[in-house]
Amino acid sequence: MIIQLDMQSDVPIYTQLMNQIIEGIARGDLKLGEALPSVRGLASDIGVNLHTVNKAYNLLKQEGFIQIHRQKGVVIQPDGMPEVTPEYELKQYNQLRPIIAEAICRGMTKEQLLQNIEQVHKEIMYNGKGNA
Amino acid sequence: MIIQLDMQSDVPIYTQLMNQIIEGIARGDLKLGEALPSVRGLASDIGVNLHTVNKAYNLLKQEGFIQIHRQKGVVIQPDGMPEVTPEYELKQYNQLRPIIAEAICRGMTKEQLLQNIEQVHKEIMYNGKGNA
DNA sequence: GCATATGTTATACTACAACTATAACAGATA
DNA sequence: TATCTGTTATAGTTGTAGTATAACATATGC
Repeated sequence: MIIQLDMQSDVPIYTQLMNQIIEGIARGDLKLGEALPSVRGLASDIGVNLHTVNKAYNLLKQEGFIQIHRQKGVVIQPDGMPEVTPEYELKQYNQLRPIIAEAICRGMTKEQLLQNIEQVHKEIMYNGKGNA
Repeated sequence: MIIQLDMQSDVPIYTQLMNQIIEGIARGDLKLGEALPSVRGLASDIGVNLHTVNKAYNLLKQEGFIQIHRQKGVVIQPDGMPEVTPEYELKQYNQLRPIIAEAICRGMTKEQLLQNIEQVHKEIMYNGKGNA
């Protein structure tokens, strides 16, 4: 699992970390129960501070994607991923809305949009072997 | 055109403003060439500072959604909306990617996802009369 | 011409988020 | 006992978001 960070991006490092780990799980690159690097180890690897990694880990834990054991370290949630809850659907809705609005503004057809979604979906699912 | 702001949101006010104006254009609520309130007027209406509105307007201008005339004020770009450029497609791709990855993680099927997209699309398009 | 409304620019300030830098603590393991 | 783990505390820097005033430049209406 290789982490790619863009230090010039306006997306915070801890958010990039969260996204990459979630995508890693989605593509099956990270299996359920699999261990993640320690906060110090990962921080040192990617050249950021311990607290930046810690923040990403704690947010992922809070959302149910990982477990943090006091001394064993961090593992991908072994009991399965968080469900599609109403709260999550609302979050997704609010994320999608401005994106779709801009697409409509620019004259992108619904079919083009759906095709783009399918394309991204395929890229995530079939670069690994799909989700566990 | 009613602006709804969430002061508690972690989304910056100027971003919320941009999103709402873009969505207003998408639903046809704001027509091409239509005038927008002055920076001072809108700022006073929604109870924020002049510079916050100014920032939103200038970013919208920079992306080609509006025109700003020195004295006439601000109008929705009359010559048509910005196109679907390669840069825009890349931006959209980077926006969609983490959203879709999380959906996959949570076990949402591609069909559910596409259905949600269509739902949002429909809500935007048919609450107004669709794009001009 | 003059007042007024427009966007623009400048300055300064507060508040907060992101990130870094150290240091120390607590618990489990070799 | 030494070491590795996550955790917590403190503090500092940097940048963004937002506010508060003030002034400037230009076009419009009376």
